[in-house]
Amino acid sequence: MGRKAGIEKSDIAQAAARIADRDGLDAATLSAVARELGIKTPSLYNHVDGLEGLRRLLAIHGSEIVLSDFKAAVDGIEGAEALKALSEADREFASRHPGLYSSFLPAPTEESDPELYTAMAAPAFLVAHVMLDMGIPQEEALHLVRALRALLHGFLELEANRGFGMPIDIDESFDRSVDLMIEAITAAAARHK
Amino acid sequence: MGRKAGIEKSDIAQAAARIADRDGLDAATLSAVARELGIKTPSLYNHVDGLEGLRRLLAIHGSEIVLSDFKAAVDGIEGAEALKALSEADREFASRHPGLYSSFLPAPTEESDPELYTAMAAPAFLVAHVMLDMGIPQEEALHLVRALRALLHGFLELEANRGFGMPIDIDESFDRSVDLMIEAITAAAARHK
DNA sequence: CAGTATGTCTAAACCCTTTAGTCTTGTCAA
DNA sequence: TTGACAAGACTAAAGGGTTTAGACATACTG
Repeated sequence: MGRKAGIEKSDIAQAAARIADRDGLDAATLSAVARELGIKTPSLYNHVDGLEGLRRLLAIHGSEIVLSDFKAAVDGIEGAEALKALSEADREFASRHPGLYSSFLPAPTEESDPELYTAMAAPAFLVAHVMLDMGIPQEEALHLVRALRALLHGFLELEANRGFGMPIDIDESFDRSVDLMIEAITAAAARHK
Repeated sequence: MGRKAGIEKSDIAQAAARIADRDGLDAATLSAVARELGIKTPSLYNHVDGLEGLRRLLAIHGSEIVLSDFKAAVDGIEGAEALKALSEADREFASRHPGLYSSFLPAPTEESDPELYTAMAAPAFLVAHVMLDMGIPQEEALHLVRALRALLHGFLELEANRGFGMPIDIDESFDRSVDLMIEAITAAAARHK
């Protein structure tokens, strides 16, 4: 056999994403991806640095989608409305791409993997930007970005993993939780007007 | 060889917890646990239903610790103060037992595994109880429990996985995020006085 | 004291990851 | 045109984890 299959890195990312979103991140093994692509497992090592490299590829792929979703979500709006749109876009992404969403943790540090770090930080920067535009001072904005991210991440992960036992409407819980956080952020902005 | 080792389920839970908290949940394999206990891997199947059973054991073990930590945290206090104490106890647990903390997801449903479900729901019920005692009507309390749980879970998981890139004080972010949420909960309580 | 249940073990299959080395094929320069 | 090289596939094989099956020793129980 020669080099006929012609696999590209993007083919690998897409196949892995398909598997991860369908069967869970753990199902996106090197052998499953190779099977999906019609090649043998060791051949993947010509494109990707082992299992860890595959996870990295997934995280980058996912971050790109999130960033473009976020950009579309805030297009033309700002302030509290933009934050709500970002929150909903985040939930939409997590629900459409559960496998990619799980690939975001553990996160790299800026030193351990600058490329991946940058790709993953971009959506967070976008959120921070909205808050800065609301007039919130930088340091406070960073704390508030963390609060919002934590709320969103926790909610989405609990939702995805059946962490919420009670039989009441989850959509409403999400709306209320997010609104509550956004109101607090709006109040912080007003305090600095 | 006969039956001399005399392994108990609690020995397995403790060994697995030690490994998971030290080297991560994924390191708590059947073979690592068997090694730690001085027996062979297949012998574990006499006590535990495979890898999944081991995870289940960890989650129950962790839930029991969380519940007792939570009970100690709220002892003698109530209202906003109790919520703050619970939040700090949660963070303390996650930092002391990162492996056990990760074992909580994915969560079972009440039908799929009633025993584990009950064990894991107990700490959440305790939080709900504090809110009900504050005078918040049941349905709203359930939404607010979700909001607080989401915030805490998201924060702790992001913190544990280096998800927060920015170089500002994480303790302060935690305090602010939690206070912000508790203020909203207090306001909801006041609305129903 | 005999029989049974318990709990350990060994053996073996299966799957996934990873390394090493082979071989085919496309490309590019002489 | 052709020969060398690089890319990218492959096979072979090792190593580790999970899991089942079956053997065997030890402790209880009547």
